[in-house]
Amino acid sequence: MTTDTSMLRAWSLFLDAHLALFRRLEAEMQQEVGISFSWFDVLATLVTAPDHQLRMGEVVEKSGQALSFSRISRLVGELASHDLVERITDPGDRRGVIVRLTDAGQDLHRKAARMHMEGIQQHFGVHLSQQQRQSLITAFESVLTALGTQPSPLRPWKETSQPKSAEDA
Amino acid sequence: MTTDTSMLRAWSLFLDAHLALFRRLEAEMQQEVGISFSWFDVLATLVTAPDHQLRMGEVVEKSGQALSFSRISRLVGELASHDLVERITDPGDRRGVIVRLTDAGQDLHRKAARMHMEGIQQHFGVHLSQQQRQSLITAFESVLTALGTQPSPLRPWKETSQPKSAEDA
DNA sequence: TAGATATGTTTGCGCAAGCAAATAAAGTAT
DNA sequence: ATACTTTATTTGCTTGCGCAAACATATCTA
Repeated sequence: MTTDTSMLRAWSLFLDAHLALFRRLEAEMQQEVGISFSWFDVLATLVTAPDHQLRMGEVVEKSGQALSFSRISRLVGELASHDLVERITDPGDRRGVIVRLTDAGQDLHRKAARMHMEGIQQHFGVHLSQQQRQSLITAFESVLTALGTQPSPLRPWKETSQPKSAEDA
Repeated sequence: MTTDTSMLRAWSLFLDAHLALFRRLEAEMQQEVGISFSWFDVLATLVTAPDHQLRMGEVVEKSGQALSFSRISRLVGELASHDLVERITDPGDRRGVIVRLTDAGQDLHRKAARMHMEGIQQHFGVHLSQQQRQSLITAFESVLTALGTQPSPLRPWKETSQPKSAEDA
């Protein structure tokens, strides 16, 4: 079929666009706030939580499936050493660790989020008409459903990490 | 503005879909052909070249900006040690290395590409109407142009690697 | 033609990330 | 109450990757 060509073009552009957008936004976050996407991910997850705190495991779940348990554990360690979060042994279950956003963490997140949203709007949103936006939403929801993946909860910001290899399709 | 919400939803789904698709297709390639996306990328790049051979540097360019020079160099080493490509010192400029696809490499690529295209169709193409495909193409072309990125050349397959962090936007 | 410079590729090193084994604290059954 | 099992998190190890320095060969300049 001849639509194969346009399908592959769509796929190829999808990959190219993702890569380019990710790199650009990551660079902007680094330059303007000095933190990585993964740090931001953890901060953003905590911001949306009641009392700005979550158990370690909840941070993993709520971040979407982007980062592994072990990675989140280490990220929390890094954030804690910069006083952006606190690690508190859960008094009710001393295996557990409560991760709590500090005020400094919240401030930093606010700054990062504001900037980041602008970046998303500028590099992505601006290029989508109302109708294209809708196409994209519908199509990707369908893709995710078929793959059995939950769309991640919509905090008004959210990036996801990515695997590490390259392919050609 | 209220469209902000739908814009962010689009963004969020874009990220989720990319992650989910990438993981699924990568897993399928691994299971069914036993190679990684990055190997496939190099093989696919060579397949489209005249005589199935390119200088090392050309492999890098033609693969899109997904992989660094040093990574490609090492990948070629790996492929060579599996007899999927040959490394030949360029007789005309002995600094240069010609990377040539072997017959085994070509066979493996054929098998991988066939399977991979089906996967793309099944997990991605199927979920896009003609019109959605077109929306997506137009929008992402616009995104890439604005970012100053060339869409990568359309071999009838092509994946791209990805950065390594996570974000939340 | 020797030395400086430019080009093509590889190598040394470091980092983010994941997996799976280790640890720690609960819960459960006897 | 002691031993087994389950749950929550951390740690050891490996891997894919990029950056920048090293290396090798070519080219240019005096």
